[in-house]
Amino acid sequence: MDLPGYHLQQHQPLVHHPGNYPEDLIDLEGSSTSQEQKPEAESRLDSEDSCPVCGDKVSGYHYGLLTCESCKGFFKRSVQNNKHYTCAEQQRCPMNLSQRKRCPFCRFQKCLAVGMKKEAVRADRMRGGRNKFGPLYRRDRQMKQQKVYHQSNTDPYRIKVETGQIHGPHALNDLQVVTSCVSHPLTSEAVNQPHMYTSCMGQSSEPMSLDCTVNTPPSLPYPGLYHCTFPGHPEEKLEVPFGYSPVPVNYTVHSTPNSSFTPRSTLESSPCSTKSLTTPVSQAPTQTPTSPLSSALTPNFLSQLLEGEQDESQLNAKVLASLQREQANRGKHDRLNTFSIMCKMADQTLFCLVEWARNSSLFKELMVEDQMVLLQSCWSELLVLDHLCRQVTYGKEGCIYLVTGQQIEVSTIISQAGVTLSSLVSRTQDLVSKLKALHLDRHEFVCLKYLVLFNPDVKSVHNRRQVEQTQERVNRALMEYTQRNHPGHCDKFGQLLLRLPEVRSISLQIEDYLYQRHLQGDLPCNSLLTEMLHTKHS
DNA sequence: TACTCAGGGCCACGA
DNA sequence: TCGTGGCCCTGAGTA
Repeated sequence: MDLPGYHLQQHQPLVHHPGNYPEDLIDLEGSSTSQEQKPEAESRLDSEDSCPVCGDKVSGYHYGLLTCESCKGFFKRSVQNNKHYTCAEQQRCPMNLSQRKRCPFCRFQKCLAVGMKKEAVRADRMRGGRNKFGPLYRRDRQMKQQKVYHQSNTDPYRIKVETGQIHGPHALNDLQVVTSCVSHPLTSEAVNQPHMYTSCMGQSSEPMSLDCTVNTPPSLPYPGLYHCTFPGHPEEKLEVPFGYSPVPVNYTVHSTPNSSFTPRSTLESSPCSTKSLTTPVSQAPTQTPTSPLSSALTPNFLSQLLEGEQDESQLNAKVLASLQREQANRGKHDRLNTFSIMCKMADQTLFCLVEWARNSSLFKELMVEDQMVLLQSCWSELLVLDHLCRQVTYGKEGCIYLVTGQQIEVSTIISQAGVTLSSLVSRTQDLVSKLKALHLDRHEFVCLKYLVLFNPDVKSVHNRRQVEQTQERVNRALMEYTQRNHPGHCDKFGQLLLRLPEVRSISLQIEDYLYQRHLQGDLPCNSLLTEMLHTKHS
C-alpha cells in the first residue's frame, strides 16, 4: 500500500496514484500515437506553448513544468528570498503577459496552482546538473506529444465530462447524476466563483448532466507533471506495508467544560468491525492537573495547528487542474462519469489530507510506523471532516460545495441517488446544519481533525503515550479556545465533541458504500482511495 | 566523452 | 533602490 510520502516495503505491488502515469499506464491512446512520435528536435517545437502562468512563450521546463523565462526567474527569486507578497485586490488578479508584474502575490499563487514546485529550487543554490524531476520531464514530453496528436484529432482544449449510463452488471449505481444541461466552464479562474449545478434531472430520458465542461487552456501542462505538486507523485512513490486494522472508535464525551474527549475502541459501533478489541481504561487519554500543558500556550499552539492548513482556493485549483488533466488524457469516448469524478475529487482531497498530516510538526514527531497506522485508521473521518468544514464555511443552503469550488444542489443528488447514497447525503447535511448552528470555526475544525488523527486506540500504535499526549494537548486547546471565544456558549466544546461519533459513523458508512462500488468495479483504479479501501477489506 | 538541459547567477533596464 | 527578465554558466545525467 502506498501512502504518499511513506516508503517502507518492497513486497507490495506498486500503486499508481492519481497523477501518476507510469509507462505501463500511459499507452495512451494506444497505437494511434506511435506513428505520431516526433523526433526530439520537433518535439522541442512544443515548447512554443504559452506559459501556464502568464501566457508568455515558454523557454523550457522550470521547477516542474514548461514556463517562460520570466516566471522561472520570478519563482526562483520568490522562493530563494522567501518572499511574502500581499494582494491589494481580492487575490484574483488577472495574470497575463502585460499584467503579470502588477501583483506578485497572485502571480506566485498561480505559479503554485499550476504546479511549479518550491522544492525544485535548490536550497544549496548549487548550479548545474539535473534535478530529480528529470525522468518526469521526459515522460511529460512523451505525454505532450501524444496529446498534441490527440488534440489535433479532437476538439482542442475543450473537454466535456459527461456521466454516461452505466451498463451491464454494474448498472446498480447509487449515483447516476449526469450532466449536459449546464455550461459553466470549469476553469481555474472559476475557482473563486462557484458555479451552481442546477438540476435538470427528470426532464429527459437521457442521462442527466452534471456540468463538468472544462475549457482547458492551450498550454495546460500534462499529467504527471502538474501532479508533482500532489503527494503520491511518481517521484515520491513510496511503498508501505499496509495492514489496516479496522478499529472502530467510539468517542465518549462528557459534555462539561472540564471533561475530556475520550476516544474508546468499541466493537459494536462499527459495521465493519470483526475483531474484538478492548482498550484498557488506563490508556484512555485523561487530563490531570499535572499535565505539562499550559493554557498560556494555547494561542500559539492553535496557530501552530493552523499553519499547515491548506488554502481553499489553492486546493480548488489543484483538484480542478487534476480533473482537467485527467480528462485531457482521456479519449473522447473515455470520459469520466460523475461518480468517477467524485471519486477523483475525494482521492485528490485524500492526498492533500495525507500531505497535511505529514507536514504537521506534531505528526512528524511520531515514528513513521505510527504515522501510517494512524492515517490508515482515520482517513475516511478526515475526508468527512474536511467535507463538513467546506460546507460550513462555503456551502449555501441546499447545496453541496465541491472541493473544486463548484456547487451542486442536494436535491439533485438525492433525486438521482439510491437509498444508501441518499441516506449518506442526508446524514451529512444534517451534520452540516448542526455544525453551522454551532458556528464551527477554523480553529475548532483543525482541532477536530487533530483529535481524529491522534487516536491512541488505533491498534498497532507503538508509542501510544505520545499519541495520547498530543490528543490531550489538542483537546485542552480546543476546550480553552471555545471557552475563551464563546463564553456565552459554555457547552460548545462538548457539543463539538459530540459530533465526532457521527463523523465516525458516516465515515464507516461511506467506506462500506465505496467498497461495495469498488467490488462492482465502479471505483477508478489506481487511486489512494481504492487502496485504502482494498487494504482495509483485504 | 560529448551532449543535453534545467537550475543558478549576472546584469541591463525600468518603475 | 528594487524587481524584472533575458542571457549565459554550470554540472549531473545520458547516449
